[in-house]
Amino acid sequence: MRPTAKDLAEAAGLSLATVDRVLNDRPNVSPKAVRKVNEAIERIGFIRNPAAVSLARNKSYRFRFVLPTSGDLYLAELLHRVEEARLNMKGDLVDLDVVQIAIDDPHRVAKYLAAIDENEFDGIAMMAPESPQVRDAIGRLIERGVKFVQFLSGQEKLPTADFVGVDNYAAGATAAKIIGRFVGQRAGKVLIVAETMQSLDSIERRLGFDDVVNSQFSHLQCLPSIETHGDARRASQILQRVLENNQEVAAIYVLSSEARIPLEGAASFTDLQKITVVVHERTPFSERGLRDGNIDAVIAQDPGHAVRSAIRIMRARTDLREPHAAQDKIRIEVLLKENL
Amino acid sequence: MRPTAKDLAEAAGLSLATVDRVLNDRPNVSPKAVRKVNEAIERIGFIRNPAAVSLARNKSYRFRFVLPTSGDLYLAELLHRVEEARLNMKGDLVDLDVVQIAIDDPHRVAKYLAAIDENEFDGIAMMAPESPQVRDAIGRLIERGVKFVQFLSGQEKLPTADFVGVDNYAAGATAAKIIGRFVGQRAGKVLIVAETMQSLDSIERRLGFDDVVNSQFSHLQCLPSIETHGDARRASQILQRVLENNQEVAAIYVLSSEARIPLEGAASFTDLQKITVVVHERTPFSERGLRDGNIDAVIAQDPGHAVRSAIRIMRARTDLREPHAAQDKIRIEVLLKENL
DNA sequence: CAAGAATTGATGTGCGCACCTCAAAAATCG
DNA sequence: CGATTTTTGAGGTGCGCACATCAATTCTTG
Repeated sequence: MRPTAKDLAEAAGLSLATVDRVLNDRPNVSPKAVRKVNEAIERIGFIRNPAAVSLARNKSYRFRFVLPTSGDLYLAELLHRVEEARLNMKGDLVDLDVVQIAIDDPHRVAKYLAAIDENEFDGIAMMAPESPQVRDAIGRLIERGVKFVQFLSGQEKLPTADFVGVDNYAAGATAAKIIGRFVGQRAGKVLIVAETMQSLDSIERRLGFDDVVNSQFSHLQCLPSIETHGDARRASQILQRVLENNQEVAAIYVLSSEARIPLEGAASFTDLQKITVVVHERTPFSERGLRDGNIDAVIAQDPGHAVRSAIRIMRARTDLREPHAAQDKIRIEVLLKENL
Repeated sequence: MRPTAKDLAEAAGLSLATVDRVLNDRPNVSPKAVRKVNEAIERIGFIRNPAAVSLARNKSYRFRFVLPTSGDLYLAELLHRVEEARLNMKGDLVDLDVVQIAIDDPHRVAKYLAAIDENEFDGIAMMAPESPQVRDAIGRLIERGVKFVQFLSGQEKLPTADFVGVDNYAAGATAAKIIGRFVGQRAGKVLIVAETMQSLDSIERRLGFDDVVNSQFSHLQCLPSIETHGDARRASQILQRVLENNQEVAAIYVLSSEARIPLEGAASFTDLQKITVVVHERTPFSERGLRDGNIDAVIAQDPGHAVRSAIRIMRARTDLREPHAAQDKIRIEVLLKENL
């Protein structure tokens, strides 16, 4: 039989009450008692029964995901995964919650964070926009005891908050490697499209992309980034101009999560099948593109995994445990038609 | 507050005892009572508190992983992951266990399975070799109530057992796509090396590989599979012969999990940097190969994920629940130097 | 050394459920 | 109809722990 707290008390030569004090960091315990208990824990291999702990505490975890209001297919996918997780975790005393706010307005975001009641939530996972205001607001939220996860995006990493998501520099580098190897020896230009280059994510991806192209595929020439700002008409116009001025486009790299608008635009003026196309994130659109041959590769981070990982991290932090680094790292996936 | 079983009883207009009978499938319950309880469950949104269930049942899950004795780096990785999981799950009432047996002897494997005491284990996860004997032994084990997971390998899928691992046909196809696109337009031969072609895994990968090469990259010519049988000297000799007879080898595909022996052999007779090399599974060797440029891509399935997935499935089955398909599917990962 | 402070012990309660027993009520049957 | 059989109810116990209370013991410190 597994040793219980009672066994532990006996092994430590102390009473159950003192053992309880040590186990739960209660006040009025002598250092000597702490030592004795810890030693006994090691000796008899005591592990708290998490089921009993959970039952006795009888409190549930309250977490909130804060996502943007604007977005397209990937956002829909994310919302879907959060909802899925919500239902799955309902039984495990995890109460999930999603709100969507205009994430590109740092002022409003900061205000939103300031208004969060620390007694209402144990943890917040958020796609945080880049801004000193927001960073400070996050800092204050953390000081009020709310666990914070930077979700998929945002900020030069805060040392006090956890981050869930991929290394965007590496993601960009991976895209570049694929484009370079797929295009082959022949020279050509690479068209790079983003929703916006304002975000740190885009900048990092572009950086990783350029570094690999310059060092390994210098026969390719990267064109300046095109920004769509989520506007289909505008995107289409710009793309037309650029594609007409550059006949030798050998590849297109869409570095934002939403590839539909730029690619549907580009498809009107060029044959995507003939050029190498790499985009980010798995969505119904990018999946179809892979199957059709319009997209050659997708660089993805599994949104379901990301959501679960964020939850695990918030739960661990709430319990004052360390998260399991390995399991919670998000991989940069490379999707081809063959391994969908 | 979350509704408890007591609330449920009240809502159903029955006693706690009857509700308990329904919830736990005990005998002597009228169909009417079952209906009333289920209706009430829907109505008030009752969810059993898993912590309380676990505490009250107070039984732990006993699972065993059965792995091969022979292997190299990937096997070591697997063992490491199982051990890691063992420590991590210890707290969650999961008792793990690993044994290694000579997996290529179907007779011994069948005998081993027959000797397993169904009172000693709730679930077995095994890399099962291909054989009618073994298949029957698995079937009998399942009939005795032991949950069985086909782990990473083996058997035309049994309908009564779960499978954890990748689709090997797709994995082979993915390798072919990468090799085809990386090699480019120029014609050449593809050297294919396996530990053995006896296993279903190897056959399926080869099949997927050939299909993609034939349909999309017909300028490439696949050479007959070379089998190493884990013997370095022998592998080296065969490789030397084949490489001397075929100057135009443009790519090498190692389709077994262990790439070290064949690649170290091939490296003596050819410059791996100049040809496209694709192997399976992430190991210290294949990682180094990627960094050095000796390997261009690794097709991998995350062993840690596989282990956790197998455990989740066995646990769900033991509780008579359905596993969460999405989370437990193992992805075919494509690793490049850039996304390690 | 006495008074106060810090530490420890003994004991009880409750978390939500599984599992058991015994009696009561209801349905079935000859 | 009475005699079974089936179904329900009432109640208790325990799982391992958190948390609270109050008394008893030890340690400080002036």
